[in-house]
Amino acid sequence: MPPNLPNTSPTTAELEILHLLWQHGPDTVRALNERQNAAPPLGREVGYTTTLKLLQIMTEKGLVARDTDGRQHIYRAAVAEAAAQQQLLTTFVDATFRGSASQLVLRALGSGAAPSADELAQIRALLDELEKPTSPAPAV
Amino acid sequence: MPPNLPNTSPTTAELEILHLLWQHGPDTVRALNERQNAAPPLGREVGYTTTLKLLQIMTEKGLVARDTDGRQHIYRAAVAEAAAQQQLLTTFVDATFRGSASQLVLRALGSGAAPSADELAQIRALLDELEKPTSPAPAV
DNA sequence: TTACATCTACGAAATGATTCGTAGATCACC
DNA sequence: GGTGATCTACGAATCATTTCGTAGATGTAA
Repeated sequence: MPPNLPNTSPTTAELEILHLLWQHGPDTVRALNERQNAAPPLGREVGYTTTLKLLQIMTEKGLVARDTDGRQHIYRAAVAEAAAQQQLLTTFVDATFRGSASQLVLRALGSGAAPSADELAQIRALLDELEKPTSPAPAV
Repeated sequence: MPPNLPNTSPTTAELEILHLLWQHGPDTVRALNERQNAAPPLGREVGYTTTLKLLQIMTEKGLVARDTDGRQHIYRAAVAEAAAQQQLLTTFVDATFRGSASQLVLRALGSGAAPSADELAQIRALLDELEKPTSPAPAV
């Protein structure tokens, strides 16, 4: 076994950019940086080269890929949103809930933002699927 | 507004110790360190002073408290498990699921370890509560 | 009492994440 | 052609996390 694979999971700052790519599709560094500053989760202001550097790091990690358009690069997500979330979730559940996904679900539903009726229906539908042992779980 | 409150959330390494305290109650540094090494999540070995240092840091953060028994200290958790998990969960949902707890729930149920029948029943019961808007959500 | 084990405190190294400054290339426009 | 704006690349400062070494105090046992 190779001693230590470098970690390729997105960090918090990287996730912020990935969300923009997942939502709006491929974009330039400039546009991504402006989008970060336009709707800051909490009053932050991010320098242009900060966004650029993160995109370069994510390229090395394989989280994003880029095409060259003249002088500038067009970045796009190279990992699916669901897959990235899944991996982060597993790590988080292990560390915080000792691996118990159902404990996490109870905690998530039990307080904070109440899910809408629509969302509750989705969750119930998924529970129904889970209780039919022969049918495969549907993609979410 | 004070410029920057120091972050008091437990880190991953701190959580590992907190779980031991939550599960088995107050204990000495030595016992905690041995417990860490006895059932390592993944083959790691942690030095005694590492465990000690973390407990000292957690004491400053208010995550644990200690009583003195002769020469040694007896540490105990100073935060409730549910409260700590809740706070970590909120941060995680914000970063990874853009604040959508229901998306997290769907992802958590949709793959990985399938919850047991018991756990599914618990989740259903909680969903029932959530759809009765007048009744308060029960503690989990 | 001397030697040894064990305890806490603390400094600091190693690593990873985040941020930005600066350099050098290239483009647009006068 | 020259000037200024904009682009990428890259080094480096800063901060948090994790880990451990060492020092000094205190207990134990011969």
